[in-house]
Amino acid sequence: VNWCPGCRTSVSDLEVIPTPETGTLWLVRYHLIDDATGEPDPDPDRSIVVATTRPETILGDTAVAVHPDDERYRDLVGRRVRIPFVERDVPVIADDVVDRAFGTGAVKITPAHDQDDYATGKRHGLPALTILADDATVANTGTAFDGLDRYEARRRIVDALTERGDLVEARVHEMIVGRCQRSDDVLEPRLKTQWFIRTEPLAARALEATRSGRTAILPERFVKTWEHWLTNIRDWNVSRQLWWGHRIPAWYCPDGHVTVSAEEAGPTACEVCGRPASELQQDPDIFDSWFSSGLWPFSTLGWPDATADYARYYPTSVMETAYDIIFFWVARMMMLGIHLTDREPFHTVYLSGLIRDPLGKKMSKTTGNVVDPLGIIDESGADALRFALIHGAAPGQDQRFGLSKLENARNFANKLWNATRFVAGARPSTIDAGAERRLPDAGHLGPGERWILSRAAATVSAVDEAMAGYAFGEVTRLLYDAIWNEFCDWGVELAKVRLADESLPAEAREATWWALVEALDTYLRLLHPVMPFVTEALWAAIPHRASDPDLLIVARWPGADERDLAAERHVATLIGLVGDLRNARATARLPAGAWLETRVFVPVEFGEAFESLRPALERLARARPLHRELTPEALDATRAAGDLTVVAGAGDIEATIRPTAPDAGASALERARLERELADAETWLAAARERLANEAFIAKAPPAVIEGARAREAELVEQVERLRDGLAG
RNA sequence: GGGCGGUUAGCUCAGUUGGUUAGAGCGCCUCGCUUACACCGAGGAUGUCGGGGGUUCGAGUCCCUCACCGCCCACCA
Repeated sequence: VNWCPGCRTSVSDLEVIPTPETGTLWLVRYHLIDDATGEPDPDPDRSIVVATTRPETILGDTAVAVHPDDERYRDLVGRRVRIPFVERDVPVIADDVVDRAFGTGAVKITPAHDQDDYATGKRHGLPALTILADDATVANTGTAFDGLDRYEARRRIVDALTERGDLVEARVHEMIVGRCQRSDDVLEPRLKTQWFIRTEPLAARALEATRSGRTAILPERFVKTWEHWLTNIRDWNVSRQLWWGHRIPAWYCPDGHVTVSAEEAGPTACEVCGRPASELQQDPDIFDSWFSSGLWPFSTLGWPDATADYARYYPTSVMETAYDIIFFWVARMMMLGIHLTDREPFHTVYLSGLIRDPLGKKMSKTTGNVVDPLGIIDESGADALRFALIHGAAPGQDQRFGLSKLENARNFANKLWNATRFVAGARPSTIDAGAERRLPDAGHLGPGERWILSRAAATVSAVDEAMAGYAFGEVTRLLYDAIWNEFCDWGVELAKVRLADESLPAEAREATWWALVEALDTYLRLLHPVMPFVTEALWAAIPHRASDPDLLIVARWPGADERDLAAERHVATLIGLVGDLRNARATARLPAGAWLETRVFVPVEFGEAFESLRPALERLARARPLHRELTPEALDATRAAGDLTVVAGAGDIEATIRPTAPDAGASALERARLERELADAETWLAAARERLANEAFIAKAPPAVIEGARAREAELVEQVERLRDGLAG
């Protein structure tokens, strides 16, 4: 077993951290025994030189091994050498584990203190002599080194060998030493009587589960890691000499028989010799805590009792954890789960990456670069923390934890809070405060409301798809964009104007409000898994249906309703127009707050949406008075020198803005903007045409792609034409 | 010695099966206290997608190769 002298317990192979270190390789001469005298031959040439990095283990040597094909040592195999200090004669054996190229090609064999040597010893029937105590002091050697710490003993042994003239060389040596994951102590291989789990049969079933597809591992690349580990698995030492944990349920009788019992009180008698319980003693050791953790999926549900929770929730569904404990935990849950319940504990293993510090270093308690989640939660909220960790992270990919992500998430929560506050406060006076939730009256909805409802429905579908694909970063991105850039920036802004419009019938204002409530309700439901606290609180502030439960956490997941695609397209285009008008004004450095006379031509198909949204468009673009022309030519006719020209909606909308006090600087800036836009459009148009002129493209690309390219070309033609008109005017 | 990941805007990162002009947050520049929000609003700038080669009508995306950074596994005394 791997023994940690600091923790005074054994640890599993997984808890051994291979650590590079610059050490020393000592070459030590062992003298051959003269067959005639039975004493070591003092002639340095009648000897064999072994290499070791741990001279103290000389005291436990029980053989020297060479490679069977090694010409240098062929004659020495079968002879004996004397081990210094303990003055023990041991054989020279031949074994092909020996690497002829390493050191001198001769290896000292210490079966009790080296894994390889233990195996070699087994093959050759060598005794295994324990020469280290639990605290890593030398023991039981009968030499003056007994009682010394391993490193002190090492120094003295090197000195003594030098004195005897048997230290041939000391080389600087780059090597790997195993350290304890918990205490960082250098581990010592030792012989101990311990409980091991025979892992091969368990691993075979775990592998079968993933190979058959009954359990999927995501991202898929980790399957390779999984396969490699489970196919090369070694038996698992589960005994720990610690106090806190599941005690090993094995009892020993004075005759050394073992009785394993599932009874908490222990067995009533030794199952071999029948000695009574009073004479039995339970194993003082406990199980590896990862063994206990491996039982988690079912032990938490009451197993081995047939509880209702177990029946309902086992097998579980998705196991989410970071990839660094795929062996420690995931593999153990799978192996133990399948073995003990005959079912895979989960159908999907979703592996996330690790959270690193802002410099990209792995967070670790000893390095001290960990963040305290409780501190973060106090400052920014649990929801912000959750959102920040999920937003924009790819599965299995490490991420740095930075303040800016957290602040962004907190700001998002704040935005949502304020938007809900607005909606709750904007309730028309004709609706009672405690009114039960109603669907908006479709007959009284304006295009803006139809648009936001349509967008909410589209978001439901997109979120569903992302969830199904375990693309959680995509889920948060979709919701962030929908809530901030669509609902808040446009849905609420358009609705504000309508809600305040006294010229509209009360039914229209009510429908507008119910539409906002409907969309907001949808977003809160979708966002709840990511930001459970703030969504729960906000949901309580908006009207519910009679069929709704009291809490959002148990409310129904929204369904993707039918979408009004015409409203979606028309409103999106008009939103684009507002953006273009703002852009033109900003570029010409016109005062942002000024109301400017604006003329616009929109094709007939946009007419209804345009007229209905006119008050909102006026306000959002600071365009007043806002004239609508019925043809592009009419627009040209009213265009005065110094008017700004705006081409929007893929070229089919055109507008002019008349500055209150036109000046040469402004029109020059505006002209430069238009020229840049024209140059860009011409470049894209040329590229689009080149593409369509390519016969191979027409012949081989799918029809939908070709059609898209043609539509694109037509749009660009229109846009270029309008921009040229604008510049000419 | 095996295996895997990364290299995309100043920084931190998305980019699902190859398909219109490659995106976000932060930062930066210019405006704005418009009755939900200054933890805000409007507008803007910034990328030969690590290098090279190949496949394809078309490559950030597929293949080969090189470079650098990082991780995991591994019984060399």
